[in-house]
Amino acid sequence: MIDSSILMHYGALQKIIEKDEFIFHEGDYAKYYFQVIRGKIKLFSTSEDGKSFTQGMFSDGDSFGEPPMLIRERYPSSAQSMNRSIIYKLHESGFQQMLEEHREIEHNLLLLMASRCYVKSVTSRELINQKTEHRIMAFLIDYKRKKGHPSSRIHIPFTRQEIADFVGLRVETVIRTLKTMSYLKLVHIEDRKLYF
Amino acid sequence: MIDSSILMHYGALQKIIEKDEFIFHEGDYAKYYFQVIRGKIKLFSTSEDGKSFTQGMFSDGDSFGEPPMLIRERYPSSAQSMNRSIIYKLHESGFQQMLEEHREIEHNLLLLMASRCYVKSVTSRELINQKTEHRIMAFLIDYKRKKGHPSSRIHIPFTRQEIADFVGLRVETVIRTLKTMSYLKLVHIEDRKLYF
DNA sequence: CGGGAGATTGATTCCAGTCAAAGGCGGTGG
DNA sequence: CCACCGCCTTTGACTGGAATCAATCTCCCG
Repeated sequence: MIDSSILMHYGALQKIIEKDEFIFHEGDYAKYYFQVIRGKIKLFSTSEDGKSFTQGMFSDGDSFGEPPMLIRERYPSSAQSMNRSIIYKLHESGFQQMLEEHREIEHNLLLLMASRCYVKSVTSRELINQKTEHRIMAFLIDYKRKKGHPSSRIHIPFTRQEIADFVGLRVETVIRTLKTMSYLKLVHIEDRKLYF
Repeated sequence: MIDSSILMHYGALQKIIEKDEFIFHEGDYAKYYFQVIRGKIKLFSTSEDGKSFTQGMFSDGDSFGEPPMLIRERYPSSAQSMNRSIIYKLHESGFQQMLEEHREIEHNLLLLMASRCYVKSVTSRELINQKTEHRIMAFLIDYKRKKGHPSSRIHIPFTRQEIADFVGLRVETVIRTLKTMSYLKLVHIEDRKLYF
């Protein structure tokens, strides 16, 4: 997360994004740095036949969509707001200048990009090789880790459809697999709510 | 690619890697920066049931395995040499010092990490959503682009098994799909050799 | 010429996708 | 307070396509 006063100094604007509003679309050229102040943004790719694959979710303090901006490419995914959100929006040129004048920001960004790469490597390994149950498990473990509740049982605040889009399966498959997993005591389901 | 004299200055060593030799294994802590001088290195992850997924191939001038090193994590994949290769090996500490003293290297590394992220986003979109034929097509297009022969027909120097490991399919499926694709004139097969 | 690696083929299985239909919950407005 | 609606969840039956398994085949190489 980049300090807000610095962002403002280089020309960042605050922007309110309504629920379901798009911030950019797959195929657009990446021209801005975005950082969430408050809210929740989903990044997802869509295939020809209309199926969507969630590339990531970003909340307070997270930035998103940097890679294409850094290499002046088009977005491989769209960004949509899950609820009313507020974000900083900083144009590429201001961003570049900021990098030059703040070495520590550039270094942090490097670490961030490295960790994104790392996560994506792990993710694609899971997605390709593993059986259905493991994919879902990987998603749950990931979520829990990110939330910082390493051990205790927590509620998973996603619909089955959202989970499906994340792991690249159909809703029905997710439902059936989760049911099996709850028999096996791998997860807990109560009142249709999922705990892990 | 980082200049060899700079690498040497920070303590990089040249190392000869025999065909099939491993440079690191999945799960090892990442302690070194590696850059290929000559040869070909394959990065791949293995799932419990022994199936392997190729994360990338690296040849002359490419570096590999940086993300886990930068964030002090374990490797999510193993690195194995496809033939007798020569590489530079530079310890993390020397690497960090080099970054501090060469701003342009850090900046290039940032761009490299961003582009790796970008490629991985695109790849995972392909892998999840698309049908078999499209996955293989994406692989071929990717290879051709990287080779810099945008238009003319080139020979694809991979075995069916290697392609399968890249796109996450079984050999037989790759063979059958390629055959269909050759009927459709999407690829050309002659003497079991594949052209695209 | 024999051996081995990769390529190919055919038969079969299995599992996620698809389609269609209910079921249940929460929220809204009358 | 209740009826209705829309969204999510669940279930069952069926389908299709990739994985699996088991043989061969072909080419290259020593």
